[in-house]
Amino acid sequence: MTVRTRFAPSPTGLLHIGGARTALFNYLFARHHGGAFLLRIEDTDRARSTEAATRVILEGLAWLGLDPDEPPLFQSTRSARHAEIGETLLRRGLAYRAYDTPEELQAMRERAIAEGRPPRYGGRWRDRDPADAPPGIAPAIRLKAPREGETVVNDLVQGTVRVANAELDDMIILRSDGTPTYLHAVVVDDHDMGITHVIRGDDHLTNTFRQVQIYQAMGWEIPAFAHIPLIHGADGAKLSKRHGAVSVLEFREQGFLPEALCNYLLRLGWGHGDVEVGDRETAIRLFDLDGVGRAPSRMDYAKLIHLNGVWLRRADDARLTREVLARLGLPEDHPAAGRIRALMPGLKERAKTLVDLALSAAFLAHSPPLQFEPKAAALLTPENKAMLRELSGVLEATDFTAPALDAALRRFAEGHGKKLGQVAQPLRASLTGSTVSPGIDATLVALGRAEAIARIKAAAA
RNA sequence: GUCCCGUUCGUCUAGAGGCCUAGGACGCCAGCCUUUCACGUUGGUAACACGGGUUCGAAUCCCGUACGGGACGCCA
Repeated sequence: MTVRTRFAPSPTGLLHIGGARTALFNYLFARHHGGAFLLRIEDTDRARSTEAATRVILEGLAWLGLDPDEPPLFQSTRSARHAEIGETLLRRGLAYRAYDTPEELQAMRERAIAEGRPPRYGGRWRDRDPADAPPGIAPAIRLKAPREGETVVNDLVQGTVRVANAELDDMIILRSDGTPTYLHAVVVDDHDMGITHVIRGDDHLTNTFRQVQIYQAMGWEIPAFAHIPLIHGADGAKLSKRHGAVSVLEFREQGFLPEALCNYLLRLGWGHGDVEVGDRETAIRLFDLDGVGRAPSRMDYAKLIHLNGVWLRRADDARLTREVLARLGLPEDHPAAGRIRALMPGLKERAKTLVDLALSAAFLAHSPPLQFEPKAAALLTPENKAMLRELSGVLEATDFTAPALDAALRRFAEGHGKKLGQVAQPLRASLTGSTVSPGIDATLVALGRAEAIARIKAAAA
């Protein structure tokens, strides 16, 4: 059997970190087993679904490198099929028409709660003569669910979970307007798509019992289920739209690399010995459901940031140069591009995010006179300016290679009875306008002789 | 309220009855490295929710309690 998984978001909000992780786990599981990863957009709630939200999901998945193996299926295109299955169930006597109005149901629920009973539908149309049907009321179709026994879910993460059928009621599968409810549409679509493993958030676990009843009524093979625990915000509460559920695209804005976010998400709720950092290939090789924990986990930005630093340092210099130019609003052929590229090994060592990286590279694109940070300005004392003027003469005559510059600076410092830092820091200030930068020799090389000396002279004037 | 699930350092986790004096990672603290800042590196801080069992032996198995989460819609 070929494994087929799917990610099935509803385009009513945004692709947040929890959804992204669900998608990642589905993707990794499918890849690990040589199967296919599919995408289904659950847009049956036309009132709340938006095209913009669908685009955000697609874009977020693409950015994370979680492209589905087949074109996405839009659930709204399948209503005829959903209705057909509903009719089949009706014909087979496994479903029935219920003529309760939403208002009546609401009232029944409220009464049940008030009387301390669980708010379940009593099934008053279950065995009633259709001739009793009140005129003018379009019926909803309800599943005639078993009332005895229990329904069991063998969950790959949660283990065997069982519930007495008496706890469940006759769910609506087709609304009075003929459209399918979520529970019904999911089952029909998963079946038709040949989904073998349903990997989704923990919040669907109790829904699964009802879905299983539909599979059983249709005599369909039940897929394997894996309910992964939810991700909570830093305070332990469920992620929601108004509670820290930021779109993955915002992480992109904040300068995170997709590989870092995936790495972080992988480790959130999944473990494999002491493995912490791994690329996509490693993740595919190691990932399986038995490594998924059962307790919800919290989002930890500090660790994400650390991981991003790790991946930044591993990232290709040319790619990072493009990212930095884009963030600085500069064209790729900007004169500073070469300098940024040249200094990238030193720059990326010091950055945690692309935002930091762009900030630290910005000085390379400026031209003198520079803006000096207060600490940098403080280093440009009259004495240091005199020293820099003298130093610029030395640099005029030095090979612009890191080893030669390093040697020249050491010689210069020694000749003046100064420690290297006493020379390097004022020099750094004059070149960058800051007290922080990659190694001074590498910085000089990246700027090139003419630019470096122009900056020193401008700062020392 | 009813049902379902969970609980190891602050956080993410390792742990499948003796290998646990409970390991790793992030964070935090201190040292080293050093031209700044980082990186790197060395060390430190810090946890089996609680109570009962079972067993020669329990973080691991069972029961209960507490706490947390989820689900109970003609939403998805």
